[in-house]
Amino acid sequence: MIEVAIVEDNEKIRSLIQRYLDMQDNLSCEAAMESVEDMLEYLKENNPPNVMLMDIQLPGMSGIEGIGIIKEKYPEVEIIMLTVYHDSHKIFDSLKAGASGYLLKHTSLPEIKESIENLAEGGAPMSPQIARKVIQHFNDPGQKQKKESDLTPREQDIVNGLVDGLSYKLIADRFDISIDTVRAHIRNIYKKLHVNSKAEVITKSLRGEI
Amino acid sequence: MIEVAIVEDNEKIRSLIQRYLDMQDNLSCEAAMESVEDMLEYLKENNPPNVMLMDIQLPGMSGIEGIGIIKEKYPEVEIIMLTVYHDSHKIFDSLKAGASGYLLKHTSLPEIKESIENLAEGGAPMSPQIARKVIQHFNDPGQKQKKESDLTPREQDIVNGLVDGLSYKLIADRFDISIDTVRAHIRNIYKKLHVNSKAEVITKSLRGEI
DNA sequence: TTTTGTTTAACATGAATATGTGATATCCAT
DNA sequence: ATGGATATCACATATTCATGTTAAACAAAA
Repeated sequence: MIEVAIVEDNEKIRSLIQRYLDMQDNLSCEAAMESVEDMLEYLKENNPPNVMLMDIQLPGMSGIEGIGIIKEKYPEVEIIMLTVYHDSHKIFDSLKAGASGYLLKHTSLPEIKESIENLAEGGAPMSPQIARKVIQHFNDPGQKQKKESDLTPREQDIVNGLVDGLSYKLIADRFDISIDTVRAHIRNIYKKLHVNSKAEVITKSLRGEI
Repeated sequence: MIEVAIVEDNEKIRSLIQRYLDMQDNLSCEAAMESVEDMLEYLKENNPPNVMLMDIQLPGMSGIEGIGIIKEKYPEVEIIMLTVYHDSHKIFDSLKAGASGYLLKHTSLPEIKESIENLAEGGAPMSPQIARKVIQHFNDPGQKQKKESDLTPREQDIVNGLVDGLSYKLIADRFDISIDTVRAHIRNIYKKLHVNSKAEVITKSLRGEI
């Protein structure tokens, strides 16, 4: 039996979801509060649920602030955001704060049920549009990496060695070449990148400018 | 009608998926190749598909390398990875390279169909376990930031100087202190971070481990 | 009040780095 | 087949870095 709790200020939505979930035979939903503050009050007297559905726009503390506090006191609670907001900042702030899923409010009741089960099985429920934004977060910086970098594969190897904090000697050992060869490559790398120190190469590399 | 292409080296899996997708009335699947090289050859003579299913382990070029090349030549193609690998590096490398979705190979044929439709509607198909790892990527760094840095403000100044690629002399000039003071700070920084080179400090700093 | 931590500073020395000059072999493309 | 880029290696040298030792002034903590 999965215990579910709800934090949602709209009374109609809250009781609708609560009644639907509670009538499922593998779920129970006892706690349905209208604010994070009320939920914290409730949790002082009761056992924490397995899963918590959380709105963002709430009276008092916001749902995003709530995530941090709930997760700190009850780290085992899995939190799913259930909200109308689909802007990147709210999504990423929620995930960084510790949310395990993010659903948009037009999600149907059976889909919410499915998401809760999904979470219990080690998944991470997300509305498709949300998943798209999360993935775009990886795509965009990826394009910058391609633009530049005239570095040859071998030169990139050497750069990786530098980033790993290796000395010329250790880089030479890693690739089984002489230290003078390492020097030669580094000369060329410096020329291509218009720099003249290890430090600048490492910084450029880790900032994705190579 | 959504045009789908497949790159998968296992002949059985490939033709099974191709036949299933091609029999759907809203999908067509003409191209099913066993390598990225073959697919590139095919695309010279034919129009690019809307969606491409791509394995990672392939003869010749890997699927992850393939993403970059395909997306560069045909940016409008949406690529879904379909693979047995669920390790974080492969997932993130794929997404960074430009993949729009990531499914594990145990995904059923109807679910693959659903994922393709999902993608056409602006979603991002992901197996639940994959979504979980992607979300954890946001969770973990948030916790590390809390631990952070026993470095004093002055020491952090020095670290910033190193990241900017300055020599000890230039750092001394920037903060109007002697070069021996810079040395002293750096000694303490090395001790606190358990490192013994500029390179490691820069790498740690830019990776957010300070 | 004694200890601990931060910031400042000097002197010394071996190790690592930056840079110049030159060379050979391979592969790819014009 | 000739030139260009890549990858390899050598020798030389000036600069920068890493590290040890020592120590003063000051502030915060025990």
